[in-house]
Amino acid sequence: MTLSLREKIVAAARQIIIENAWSRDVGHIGLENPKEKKFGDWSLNVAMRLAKECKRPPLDIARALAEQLVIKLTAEGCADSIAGIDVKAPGFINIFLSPKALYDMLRSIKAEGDNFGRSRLGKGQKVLLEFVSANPTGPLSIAHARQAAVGDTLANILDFCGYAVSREYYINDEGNQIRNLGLSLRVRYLELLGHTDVEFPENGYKGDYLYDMAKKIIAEKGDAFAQNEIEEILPFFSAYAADEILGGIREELAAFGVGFDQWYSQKHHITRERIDAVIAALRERGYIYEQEGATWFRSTDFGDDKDRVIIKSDGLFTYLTPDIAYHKLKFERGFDRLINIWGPDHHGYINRLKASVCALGYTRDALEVIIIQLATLFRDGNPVKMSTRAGEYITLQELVQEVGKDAARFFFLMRRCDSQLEFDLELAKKKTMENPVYYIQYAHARVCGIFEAVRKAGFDPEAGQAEADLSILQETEALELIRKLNCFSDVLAGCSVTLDPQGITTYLRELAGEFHAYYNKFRILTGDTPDDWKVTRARVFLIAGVRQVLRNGMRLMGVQAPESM
RNA sequence: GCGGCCGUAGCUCAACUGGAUAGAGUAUUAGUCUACGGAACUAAGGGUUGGAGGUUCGAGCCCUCCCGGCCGCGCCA
Repeated sequence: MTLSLREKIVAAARQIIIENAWSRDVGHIGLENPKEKKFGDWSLNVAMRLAKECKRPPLDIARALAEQLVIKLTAEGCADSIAGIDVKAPGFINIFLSPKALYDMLRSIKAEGDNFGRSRLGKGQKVLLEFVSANPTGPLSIAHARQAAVGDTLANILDFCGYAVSREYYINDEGNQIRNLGLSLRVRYLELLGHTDVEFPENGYKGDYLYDMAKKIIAEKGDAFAQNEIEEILPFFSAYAADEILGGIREELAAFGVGFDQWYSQKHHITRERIDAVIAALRERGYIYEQEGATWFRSTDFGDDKDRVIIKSDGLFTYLTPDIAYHKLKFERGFDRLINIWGPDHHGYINRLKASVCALGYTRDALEVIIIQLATLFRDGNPVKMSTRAGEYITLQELVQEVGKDAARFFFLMRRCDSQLEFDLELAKKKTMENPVYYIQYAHARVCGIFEAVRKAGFDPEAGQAEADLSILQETEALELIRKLNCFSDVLAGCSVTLDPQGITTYLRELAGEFHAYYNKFRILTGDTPDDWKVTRARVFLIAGVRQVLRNGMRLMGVQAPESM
């Protein structure tokens, strides 16, 4: 595999630092994209970082490094890609690319097509990304919707960046909640059959969907279950409700464009034997003790606030216990890195689960938990009130029906995961420039529209472009647009490191903006002379690159890239 | 009380994980089309980054202490 220009520069800088013995361990050498044009295309800041270790002024190091960099890059045959290397106080090394380097980048977009932006950053590391994992006790909420949008997009990005990602939905189909669900369904069933003496369980589920389910059971089986003892018939109601609800969840997620590699059932995989085994493993390592009739895990040995009960005095497990077994199993299934996406109400749970991972001999960082803050829906400037307890909330399904999959997914990605976001329902539905998702889609459709016009003028924009003379693209705006296109893989790399896909939305909005501006200033379809056609061909090549990057970015987000709107 | 996240332009949010003069959108104001999609574009004003210290070549970002908002703190799940 040939190195990109960027990789060559970083490698050369590293080599120079080693040859001069400026540092024992330079660490990561970053090539930044300066905000100001006068500071070049790329900027190196290592000189300043080395100053202390070398006991030399950073500017000195920068000058020496820049000088040797020119020699080395020339030797590597990169001379025609670099227009200049500048040193600026207090020690920045600024690299200016030649137009030729930019044209090469544009050609590589065309060559790589749908794969443009891919990298090998992840080196094939096996990642298990677990997200949503909502208990099958009711429809998916807005919180789950955001988690689904972020999780799915993050998985796409990690895959694009060279990780081997597996998406998993963990089904909590056992335990108290499922029991309560069964109890609630049974009560609804009896109510509909005319029983007046039934009492609704204290922690029951009050949503109307249980009435619908009860109707279905009556239609199918009549009153066959009305006379059974609770404990005898409860497994039926619990399993029936959980299966029905899970089926609905799968459909909702599919309509939202979210799929999983595994739907991982607690009931089937986290067996009694596995749980006993994991407790035995912890006991063997000395992290288990008995107190007040319960069995405890000494999680404080690994930074938790307090120790945690894993077997209650009534002999039942706590929620944590099967979860420890589940996470051990994730490692045993061959994953190097576990990423969990949770809601903000679970952040207190992170430490104890990480403690269990440590106690089992895995590194603390092998499990990463991303907390996705809540989204609040706004309608006409007012928050939409929701109460889970009363069963009054807007579901994922309703949201998708109202604003559409594309807008919903995009809006959930627009903010950083760790800040709460305001979801403006009216804005999401607008088909104007104020709505960022339409703005971006419009840019894509516009390129397609122009290509249609070019085709009518007698030239196929999709073919015969190999001989396009890109050196015609000399306007600042055109060169800037190419620079912007080339940032795409940096943006993705950033997302994969921060585990937050937010950056891609900002980037695509900016790219679309630069394209619209370019379009307004320069005509793509110029005239009919041979010289006009040379210009047209070059500009078609440029905006084909824009279309490709928009398309790749939207595909990663799960948003449609329409040819016309 | 303890812990987590957040606090940036009137509003909604960015800022490449410590880089150079803190940027977009929106709102406001003033402009731009006989031609490829006006669902667009150009420009202006708008800031003591909640406050105070500290770390260093450099801080919106890291550390400490305050202020404000949201969330969590069970032998619940």
